[in-house]
Amino acid sequence: MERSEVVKLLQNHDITPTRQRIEIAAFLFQREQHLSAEKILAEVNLSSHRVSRATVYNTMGLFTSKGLVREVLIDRDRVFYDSNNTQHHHIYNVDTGELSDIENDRVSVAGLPELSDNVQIVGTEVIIKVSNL
Amino acid sequence: MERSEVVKLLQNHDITPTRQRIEIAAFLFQREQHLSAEKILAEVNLSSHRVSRATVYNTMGLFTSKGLVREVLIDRDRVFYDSNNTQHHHIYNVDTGELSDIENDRVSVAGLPELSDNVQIVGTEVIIKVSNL
DNA sequence: TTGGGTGCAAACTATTTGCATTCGA
DNA sequence: TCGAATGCAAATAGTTTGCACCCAA
Repeated sequence: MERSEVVKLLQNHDITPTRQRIEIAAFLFQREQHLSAEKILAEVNLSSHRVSRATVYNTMGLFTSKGLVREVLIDRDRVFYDSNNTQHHHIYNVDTGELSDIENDRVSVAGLPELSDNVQIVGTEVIIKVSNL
Repeated sequence: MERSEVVKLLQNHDITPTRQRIEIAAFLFQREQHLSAEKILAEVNLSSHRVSRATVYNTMGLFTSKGLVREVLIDRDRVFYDSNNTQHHHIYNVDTGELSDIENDRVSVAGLPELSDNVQIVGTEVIIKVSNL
């Protein structure tokens, strides 16, 4: 994704495209991946200009609330951000910590109970935990 | 659940029944609930003898590894321990933080991809996130 | 008795926050 | 210009750890 596309992506999501946000987004959307804030901080600062820790945290919080990325809460120790913003689920290897995607259209969840009148579903997450034999 | 049953439960799970572990287990299995370590620490110490913070954390880690309770990673800030040890799933209200169970036999997950030969499924977790209207 | 269990406090680490500075529009 | 964004460092909070003491078997 080139820079102008990244800028457009941010604007479409109602996010002011600052230098730091563009750099972080460009890195995230190189490919679909699962990254921690610290990893993002380290990788982004390898190339390009410097981005501070606080800005990475602020930015990832913003991206999440704007629907650009999804938080994946699987690891006790840190939040992972998923740059695959299509609907999908996860397979988590508890031995290796490896996290991979399952395309959504392969999986169906049936039999959910009726919800209370005053709530709506905002997301359905399926996590398959696997371990090595 | 009375004390002798708790002791039996621990022994069945290959856990040495110490005073602290018995107290923590007795509290957890009063009823099915979702509790943080700090909550467990506070509640257990309301009644009965004193249990230290480190022991609560150690004990919950042990109970988890022995399959007595399940960790629920939904809240960014803390781990919840689920004392419902039947297979089931969760509904999480992102507005209130309320976490409730869905009986497993109501829900079916279909269409999972083939796994690599060298892994096995150790758990399937479905989380329905809801928000207030 | 004796190795595992416990308690305390200090250490650790991901994340958040206060505030002064800088930047985008 | 000027409010929003950033950077830095300090603060926060859940969890882990080191180590001396204690207890279950």
